[in-house]
Amino acid sequence: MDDATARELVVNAADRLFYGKGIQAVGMDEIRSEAGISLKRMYQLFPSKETILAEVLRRRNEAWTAGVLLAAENAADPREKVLSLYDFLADWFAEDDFRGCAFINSFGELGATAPLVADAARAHKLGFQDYVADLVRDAGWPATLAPQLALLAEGAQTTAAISGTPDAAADARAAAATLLDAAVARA
Amino acid sequence: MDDATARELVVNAADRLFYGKGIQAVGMDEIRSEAGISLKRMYQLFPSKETILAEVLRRRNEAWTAGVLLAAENAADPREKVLSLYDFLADWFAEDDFRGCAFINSFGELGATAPLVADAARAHKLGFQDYVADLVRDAGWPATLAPQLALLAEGAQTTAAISGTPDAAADARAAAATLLDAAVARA
DNA sequence: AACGGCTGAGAACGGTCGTTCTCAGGTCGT
DNA sequence: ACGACCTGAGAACGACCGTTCTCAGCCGTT
Repeated sequence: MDDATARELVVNAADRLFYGKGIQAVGMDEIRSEAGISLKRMYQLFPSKETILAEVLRRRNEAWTAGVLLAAENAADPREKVLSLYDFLADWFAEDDFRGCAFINSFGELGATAPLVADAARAHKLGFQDYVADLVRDAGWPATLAPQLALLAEGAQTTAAISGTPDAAADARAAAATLLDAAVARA
Repeated sequence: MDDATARELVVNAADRLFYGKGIQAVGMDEIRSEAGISLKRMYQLFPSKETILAEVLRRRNEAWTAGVLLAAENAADPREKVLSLYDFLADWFAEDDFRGCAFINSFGELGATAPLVADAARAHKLGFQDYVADLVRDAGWPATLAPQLALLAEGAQTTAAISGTPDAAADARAAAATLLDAAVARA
């Protein structure tokens, strides 16, 4: 097996385990056995647990961005494009292994002690805010709308995670539609 | 020193440490030295770390509820009462040791493995949602408004924590005002 | 004054974690 | 065929954690 696919195995296993049980609750041995490779090989590919975590977070951010863009792809107009975001959330919340936003979770667990985690979470959320801001600007709506739409998405993620139900996505979508209509009417 | 004040010392120390560095990052010895009592005494008062955590979360929920009610006390009308919530958040976010909602953080850290934490977070968030729902109902507004207002507050908490700035409170307040006005106008 | 019980301080225990080391067995070039 | 290298499997290491135990000193009662 070449290094690239072995890395893939490790990162996939770590992502599944970290997301499902928390980072500190998962030992290197558990990642090793889930990935099906030897401990030595794993330490050759990744010099530390933190390195694996960094790669997991990098890929989570990538997947999130791709998912958001894909959901917006078939939107007919800017309004639909914004609202597609909450439909994307609804689909995500309905997955049976959904356990909230990995960045929010890991920030709560390690944000205070691991700068890597804090920075990754900050960058991830900033990227999302920028995406929404671009959408709003391209549509010609007032810029103040963007952070408000982002807040709804953030709130929906934590609410869905803690409550265990996907309802928050629909609430966020309805609120976003109201905010959007109000902003357009006012303009 | 009597048991009640000793318990107070322990819970205060644990709350400060858990909130500031995460739960698993804090050892019993650190709580002991911060509280200034002996390990033996601490285990007499609380049979386990989890017991201390349960009391910390109970008091956090109490303080949150009291703060929200206090902020709403001087509101002239239902509209102001709802908006006072986001002013309360703004004050909280501006505290220099603000590190997000303790329930969201601990849920991210231990929600998957410690049912106590998951249940406490769920109960806390449910209590808040009920409070908002009562406010909305008492004012005669459509019930669908309540979860939307709650989402904004949740989103503001995680956004403020991760970004490190208190701006989210103002954004949430503005969005809440818009949602509220739209709901009233539609009624 | 003597004594049983409680205290604080911290050593000790059993377990787990991230990381490194050992070593027997296989592989590849020659 | 052979020896140098690499591999996987897991033991070993040092550190730390939550919890319990030890023990010398202090207390109030008699």
